[in-house]
Amino acid sequence: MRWAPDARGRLQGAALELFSEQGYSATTVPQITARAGLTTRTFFRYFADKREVIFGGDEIPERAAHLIAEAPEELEPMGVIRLVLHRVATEQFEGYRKQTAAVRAIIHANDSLRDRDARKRDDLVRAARTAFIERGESPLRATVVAELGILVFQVALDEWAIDEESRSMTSVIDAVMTLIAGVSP
Amino acid sequence: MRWAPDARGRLQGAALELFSEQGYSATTVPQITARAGLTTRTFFRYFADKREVIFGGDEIPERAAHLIAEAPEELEPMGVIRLVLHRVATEQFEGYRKQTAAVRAIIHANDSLRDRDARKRDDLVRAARTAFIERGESPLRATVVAELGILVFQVALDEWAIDEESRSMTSVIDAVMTLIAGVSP
DNA sequence: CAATCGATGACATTTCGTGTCATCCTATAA
DNA sequence: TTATAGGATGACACGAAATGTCATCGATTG
Repeated sequence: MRWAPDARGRLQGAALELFSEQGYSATTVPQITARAGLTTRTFFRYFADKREVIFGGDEIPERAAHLIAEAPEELEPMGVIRLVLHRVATEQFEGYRKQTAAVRAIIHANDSLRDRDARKRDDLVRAARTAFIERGESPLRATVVAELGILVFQVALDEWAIDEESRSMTSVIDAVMTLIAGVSP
Repeated sequence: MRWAPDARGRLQGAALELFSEQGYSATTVPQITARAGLTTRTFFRYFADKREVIFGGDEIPERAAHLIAEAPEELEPMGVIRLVLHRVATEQFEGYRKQTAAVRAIIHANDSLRDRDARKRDDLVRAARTAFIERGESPLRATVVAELGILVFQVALDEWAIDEESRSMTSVIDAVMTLIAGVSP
């Protein structure tokens, strides 16, 4: 069966299955690769470690940075945030609420995955910060704006994922931004 | 040399020495325990894993939650945040800028430690969120306020740690809060 | 059909982290 | 002073994570 297509995708699929069947920590890499018809060594060629298999790639930080750079120059930072988050939500998440909720549940149930998830958030902050600096913001201001933007994204994502009424993610984003504006003064 | 005092402290000291001498990932647990005069097994009795040795304990989330609960009832959420952060800064950090900067540098230089550091931040958010819910805030509002508070703390901590002019951490906190108020509308 | 090159397998190894039981130290009381 | 209970440490084994190295397979190209 060598050379069957999409090794990476098969590994991700097998891993998600096993994680929801047995839990994350009870699942070993050899189990994953056995189900995918590959070897342990091959797993670590596609993913730096066992945690990475549950997170996508680095598309989101790249996409976010690109969208920040492309946003209209005259827009205020928080306007940029709103614009970018709406687009990311629409492109990457809207329509995948159930799957997103399932993955979020696996992550929240395991400390090791919470570690990694939290760093992914920080990676996103860094990418956004760099993009805002290139828009001419001062470093500290860029840090704050980037942190605020990813705060909105993260809170809205988890809120939307567990929401039974199926609000759109964009409306949840707006709700969170309104809340921030209300408490910040 | 069995029963020499402060095994935990000796392990932390030996670990920090070795991390700054050789880097974090090049340092093995047996090396740490050899320098501390203990065994590998004992290391893992004090610390859940190799990363934990560089982070304190859980005092800060507990202290923060306690301070939030004790804050005057009539205070607005962001007023509570300011009050609590000023006290934590004064009690736990002021006067230890160099040591803090050294530890932050080790953390920022290693992905595995960045993972853990990011989750520690999330633990702090959760503790603060619970405390705000007990003050009567709605869950979503509590989430946003807690996230904002820890955002201020984290940004101010890293900014203060690398600041050569030795501003007080409380003044950095105020500066960050002012910045947020300025961009959020 | 042969040569080439990337992807995978096979194997060995190091380190992390945990379970288990024996052994040592300290404290408390007789 | 001695006995003993209980917590802390050592000793040992082991599974799983992660990585290095080299062989081997298969598709592509000419």
